[in-house]
Amino acid sequence: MAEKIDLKRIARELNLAVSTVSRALRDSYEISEETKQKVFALARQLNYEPNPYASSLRRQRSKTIGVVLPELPNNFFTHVVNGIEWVARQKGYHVLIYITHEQMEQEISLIRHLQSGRVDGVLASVCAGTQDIAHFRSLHQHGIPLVFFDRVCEDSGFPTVTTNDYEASYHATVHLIQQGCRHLYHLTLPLHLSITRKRLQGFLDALQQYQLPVNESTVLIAKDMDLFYDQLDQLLCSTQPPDGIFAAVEKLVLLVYHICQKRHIRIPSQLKVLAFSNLETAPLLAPPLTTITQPAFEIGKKAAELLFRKIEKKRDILEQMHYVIPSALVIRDSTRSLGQALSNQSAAEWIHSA
Amino acid sequence: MAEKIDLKRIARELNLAVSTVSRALRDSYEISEETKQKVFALARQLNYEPNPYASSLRRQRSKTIGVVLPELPNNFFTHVVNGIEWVARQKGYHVLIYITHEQMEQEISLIRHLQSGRVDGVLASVCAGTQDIAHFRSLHQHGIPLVFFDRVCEDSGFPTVTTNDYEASYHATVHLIQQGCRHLYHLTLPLHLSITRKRLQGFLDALQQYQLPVNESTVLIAKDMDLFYDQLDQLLCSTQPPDGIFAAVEKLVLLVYHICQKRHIRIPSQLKVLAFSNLETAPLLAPPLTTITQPAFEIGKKAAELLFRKIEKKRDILEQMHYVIPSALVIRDSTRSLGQALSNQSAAEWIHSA
DNA sequence: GCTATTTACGGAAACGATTGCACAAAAAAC
DNA sequence: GTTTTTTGTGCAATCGTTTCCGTAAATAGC
Repeated sequence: MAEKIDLKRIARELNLAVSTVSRALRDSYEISEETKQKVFALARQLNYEPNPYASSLRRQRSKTIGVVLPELPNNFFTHVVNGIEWVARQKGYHVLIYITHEQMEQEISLIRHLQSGRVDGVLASVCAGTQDIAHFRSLHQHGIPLVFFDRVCEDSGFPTVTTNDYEASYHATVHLIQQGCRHLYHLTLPLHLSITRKRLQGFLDALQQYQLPVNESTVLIAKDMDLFYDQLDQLLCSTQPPDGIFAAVEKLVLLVYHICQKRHIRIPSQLKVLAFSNLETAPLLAPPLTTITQPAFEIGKKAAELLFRKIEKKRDILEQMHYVIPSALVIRDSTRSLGQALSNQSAAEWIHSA
Repeated sequence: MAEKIDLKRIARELNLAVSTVSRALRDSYEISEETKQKVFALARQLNYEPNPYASSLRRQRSKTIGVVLPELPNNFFTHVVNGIEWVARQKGYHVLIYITHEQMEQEISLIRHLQSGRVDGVLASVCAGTQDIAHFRSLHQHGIPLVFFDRVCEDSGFPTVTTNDYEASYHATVHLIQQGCRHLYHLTLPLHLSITRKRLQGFLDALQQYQLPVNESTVLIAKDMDLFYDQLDQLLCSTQPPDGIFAAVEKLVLLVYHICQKRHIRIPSQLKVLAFSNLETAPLLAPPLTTITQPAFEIGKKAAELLFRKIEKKRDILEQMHYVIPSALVIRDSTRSLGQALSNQSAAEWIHSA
């Protein structure tokens, strides 16, 4: 175990005071060029790394941000975290990651803990169940900036970075209708989340616009996954099956594909499907899946940039508080109508040998 | 901005010494039950959270671990991180995440920084280019435990958690051969990595076992992705195209699928394909992809557990240092031979309309 | 050449929690 | 009832950096 290398050690070695060494390393104007050089040289030679905890304690800032999200193995969130990490690296910040696994108690205790000063700011995407936001308020009262992304708390006064959920949803639904769908279903998560509500609203408004019927079974809300699978299975095998499905989140559309594969339901001839999704394999699926692709990396990047602005100069109330980065509707075979020529790129409908 | 809540504040309020409050909160046996209760009550009421930096400074441990990995948007690594976070949470540890983006300089400077004491231990999966491991040695000399996972440095003396790369690779190759492949190619990343070497070796040994020819073009190494795409495109369109492809990493097999889709090359009739991959959509691809599925979550979990053992009692040299968690070969349509009945689950070959 | 200012550095007090030691008061021992 | 032990608490040093002040020497001002 190598001997500890701290400022005291460097100071002793060079016959300087600790304070002088500290200043030299921070390149203070008060220190002569000559001394600085000596200090730099020795610090480098000894491989000196300042103790971040001492520094954070003294300066009351940690050069660390916290990222709180509901799940990690998810193509959207991983790209968001990638964007966040990218910005944080540029800024010399560290990134603590916390996964709530959609459990609100975890979210609450986490956020409560983060008011300790461990982080200089927080980026969060809330649990599907989160309704009360007292814990976020508390964080704010402790002077720790917070930016929501994707799953935001609206009207909470915190800055948000989202995609254009409503519009994207509306246009995607119109696309489904234009492809001939008349019996549309909407698969989504609990409607506490603003994104699920907005996506649903876009969907419903499109239906209304085209005077398509809506009844209480049009919207299927996934609470328990296993249960939802069975429910979906029944729906797709019923005597009045849907001819179009809109999945508000990625993992729900995969269930649809699994069931269709198992039940030999043909996409898109029997059923057209699209989803909010960042699956990189969307074009390679059977059949290629039409997606509303969210700008995940950019959302992460923008959210982090916003957070750093808040961290660096606490007072910019006048800034635009709600950023919206548009998604792209990428049309692939899963929503092509029969009459329509199949795309060159993804050429065939999925034909079953049954 | 709420007034700061620290031990001093609680002490003052209760007419106690700071040290007493500190001990009470840590439930020390030296403090009377009565005092403890009073302290607990007030701490809860004031929403007290101890300053982690003060605590870390004093106790010389941070309750934080660092995770260093080459990329995040990757189904393998996200599940690993999930496993790590899961264990860390149980242990009350925090997780700092660092992405090297396959850049060795980043890895080096990162690891160098981490010897500052910011973390109590490090979990790492190295860059494709990493050969010199001086930075990891340096970390070790500073008394910070390190565990490698997946992309490990062999013979470095550090504990490792991997999958059975060689055997899995060997058996998968045998499977390809048994399905009738005779012109096999191996797609991989630079061979500095132990995993790429082992996977290649398993592949080559299987070929040798079955007396299939190997020449210098049998192994394609991806350095630059765009370049590699073109190279692969040429290979697949050549007059002597392969009839079997083994991709050592997930992202390379996706290139194969893209090219086959574009060039109307039929899988599996013209070309059989398999890969090390944790794609959740593997069964839904066109056609469903045969994968060697790594136990990603378990690898993360085991690596974290190992690290915590090292952190908690520094001296357990006698422990098993190299854990191997086996992968599973999941056979799907992308490697079925023509004569063979197609599976019920994923029933059809991908038929092009060209 | 004497004061006024700058330059370059040292001393010491923070930051907030932990912990070794000291020490009253209470309990136990004899 | 005195001595010893136990119990409960306070004091102060400590972790390693940062930063407010203070100050000697060097330079400038006139």
